[in-house]
Amino acid sequence: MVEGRWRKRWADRGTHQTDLEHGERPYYALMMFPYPSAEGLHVGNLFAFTGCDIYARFQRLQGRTVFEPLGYDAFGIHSENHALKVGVHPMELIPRNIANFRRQLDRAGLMADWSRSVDTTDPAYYRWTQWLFLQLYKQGLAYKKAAAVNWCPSDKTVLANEQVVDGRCERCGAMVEQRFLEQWFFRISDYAGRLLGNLDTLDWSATTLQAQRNWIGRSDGARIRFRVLDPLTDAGSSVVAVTTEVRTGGTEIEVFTTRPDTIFGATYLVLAPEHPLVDEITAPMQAGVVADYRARAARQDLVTRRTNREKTGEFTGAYAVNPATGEMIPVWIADYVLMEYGTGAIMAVPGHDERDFEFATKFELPIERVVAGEGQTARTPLADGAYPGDGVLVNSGEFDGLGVSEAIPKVSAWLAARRAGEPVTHYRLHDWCISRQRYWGPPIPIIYCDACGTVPVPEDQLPVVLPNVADFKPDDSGVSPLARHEQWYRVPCPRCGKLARRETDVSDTFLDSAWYFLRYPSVPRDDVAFDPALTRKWLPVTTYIGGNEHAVLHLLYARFITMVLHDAGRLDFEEPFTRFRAHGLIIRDGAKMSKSKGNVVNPDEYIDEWGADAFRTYLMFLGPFEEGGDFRDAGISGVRRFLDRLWASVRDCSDEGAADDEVQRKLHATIKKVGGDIPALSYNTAIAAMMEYMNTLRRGERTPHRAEVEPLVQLVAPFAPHIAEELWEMLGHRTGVFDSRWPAFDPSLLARETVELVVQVGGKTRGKVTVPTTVTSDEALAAARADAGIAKFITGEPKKVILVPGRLLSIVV
RNA sequence: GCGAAAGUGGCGGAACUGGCAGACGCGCGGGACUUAGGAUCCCGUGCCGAAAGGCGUGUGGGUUCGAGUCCCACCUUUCGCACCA
Repeated sequence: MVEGRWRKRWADRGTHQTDLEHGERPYYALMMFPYPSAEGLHVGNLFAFTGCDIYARFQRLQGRTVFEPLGYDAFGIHSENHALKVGVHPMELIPRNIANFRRQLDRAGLMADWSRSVDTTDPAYYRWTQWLFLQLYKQGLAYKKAAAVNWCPSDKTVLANEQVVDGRCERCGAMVEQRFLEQWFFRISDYAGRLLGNLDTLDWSATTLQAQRNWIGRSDGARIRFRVLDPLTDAGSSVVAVTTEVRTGGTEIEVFTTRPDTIFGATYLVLAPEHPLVDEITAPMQAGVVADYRARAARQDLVTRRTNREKTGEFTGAYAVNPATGEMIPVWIADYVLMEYGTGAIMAVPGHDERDFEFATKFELPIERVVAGEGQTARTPLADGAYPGDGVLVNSGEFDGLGVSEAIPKVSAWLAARRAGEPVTHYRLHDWCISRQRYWGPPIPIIYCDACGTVPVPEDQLPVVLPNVADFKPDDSGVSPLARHEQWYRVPCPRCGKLARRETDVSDTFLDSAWYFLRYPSVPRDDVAFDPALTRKWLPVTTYIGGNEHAVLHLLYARFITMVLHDAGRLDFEEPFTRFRAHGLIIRDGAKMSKSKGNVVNPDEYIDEWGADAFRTYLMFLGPFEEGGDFRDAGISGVRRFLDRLWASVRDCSDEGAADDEVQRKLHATIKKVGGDIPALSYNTAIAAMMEYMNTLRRGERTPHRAEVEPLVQLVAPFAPHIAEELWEMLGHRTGVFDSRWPAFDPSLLARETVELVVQVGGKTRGKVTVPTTVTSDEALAAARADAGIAKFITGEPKKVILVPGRLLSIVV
């Protein structure tokens, strides 16, 4: 009853609508917006939102103007598949889901400003998503190329890597194929260095930073060129060049390695099957097997290829020259070398790389030792595996005896001087493929004209509206379902006016979510994506809270888009999220929640039974916010009891006389504790501290004084906002509790004259003594001796006495 | 394989820079109030022991007056990435 009343008042009074233009000390509290699934709000969502909301409400109590927006990430394959399954069009389904989400979110007592919400499927939103694409296109950061995708021949659709299980489609079980399709990419790899470097400046969860670093995957090493032998001019010799200068000209194979120091042990080269030089170098007698191998590799799906560890390959019949030893070494192709990384070719050093060792063993290629670890020499055999560890160089000419880390730059420099290579840094990060051969997404705003080529849709013609078509099922054409709707894709070329054709692919959902935080403050505006003045005032986001499942892709894409807009002069910052905290996962009775286990928590039921305040507070109490916790029904009662006791304390409190000194001391300690715990997201201990205070307050069924309970209502307010408002009003306040100021704690109240010291004798706790705060160790020792229970353990004169002021006295006997 | 985090009562979890291990809550035991209690309130609750006392933070060592916390070596679990040269 109380919760319903306050929700209505908040709505009527516009309590949660932020005055973005005039508000002082802006605080932008952002939470990752949800995908509005048909199942409704998940407790995991609510856990995250509540955590963010508490932080935001706390900031409001600190006097800041807080903006807490929330929206819906409603495009994407997930919605589309669900729509196909239940046979309802997404344009019908999504508004329904959103309405249900909104109903559930409203009950949760969030401080969300619904006047500035976003829905990524609204043309008023995706118009600007398309605009964003055009900005990247204009800056040369969007380009088209053929790329491999997983293709399910039975479902006739492109699959994400996660949808491929054991080489088969996870839904129908058909063998997945690799197909090459023309797709749009963003040049995020150009930004790899900055995306990595800036991480050092961000106040983010350590795990998230680590995940980003791993994903970007910087490797420092060298590019090295190997000249391919010409069968005519180089015929008949096994050692072709001596080490003064490397012959140039002719075909060269370029490899990337992080271990240039091991070049003397490079006994063969391997190219990825797709490597463009394969045809050119393959000897006629090997052409058949090489072509077969390449065809087989091409048919393999991407996931199998990445996980299949059985080494396969073929000899091309070609040889190249090792620029360090001058020896001729064979060139192979094998699918354990990936075209997407480095140069798509490697120098194999089987002595010091496990994969190369495995391959060399299988195909009987030479294995040389060029690094000797501890207890090893140049002649220690490499019988049972590669030695990838540290050591000194051996069998490496003039570099013998150098340590590995010392040798790396020296060998690189030596190779560079001989024009055989140069130091280089590679990143694992690939360009971002944003094309989706699907229906449920924003159409990519490009038009193909026979006369003018690729033409971007003029900005004043945005949005390119996604048509409402009944037939949106993917087919096996390899293009989006939109390609079947001629009346939609046939348009005049914006440049020459001749009949042209729209791009029929839609963009990745991650693009929708890569900029939504820029949109929120500017929401009603339909003339710009984001208002410059509001953006300057409110961004970057002060605190962003979300799940670590987005630690890599979403956060990286959002950072990239922000950098691009910064470089285009549209933003004055290049990092969107100053502070990011990843929340934990909620499990249920020790197990992950899942529909099949039937242990999914439906927030509605719990809110019905216990109230939103108790539910919120319980979610925050069950474990550290950044770690998550185990949801158990039994636990809610304790939190509910606490709120009931708070209610009773306010109802029964008296104005007569004065507050109790001891209770007052505890109150101020609690104010300090809670005020420190909330910014640290240590919500569980903040709640524990308030409960502890409640125990003090009510001990022995005493009647609390008004001054003892009033500040507690404020401390509880971020967690249980409805009841706090009600109690605040019961205490006689005419304005809301969130317009009050967080209580200040008085340090002088925490100072004490006497203190209890723990006394240890010989390292064991033997008792306690109460002494003045200013006690010296001699005085404390005397006090300990005066205590019979302690004194009996002090045999003879102590060797040493250690006093830790305010805490303990350690007597060494 | 690489990277990261974590192992504490019957359970969820506390413990700042080394300083009373087990806060707070659940559960359990006892009591009060009650026709009743699965409501409410109070008290108790790591293990062994009658007590004195002893033992206790995954395992084994170490540093220290003192270790859940620091160091070394293991074991286990969870998460991320994964043939990335």
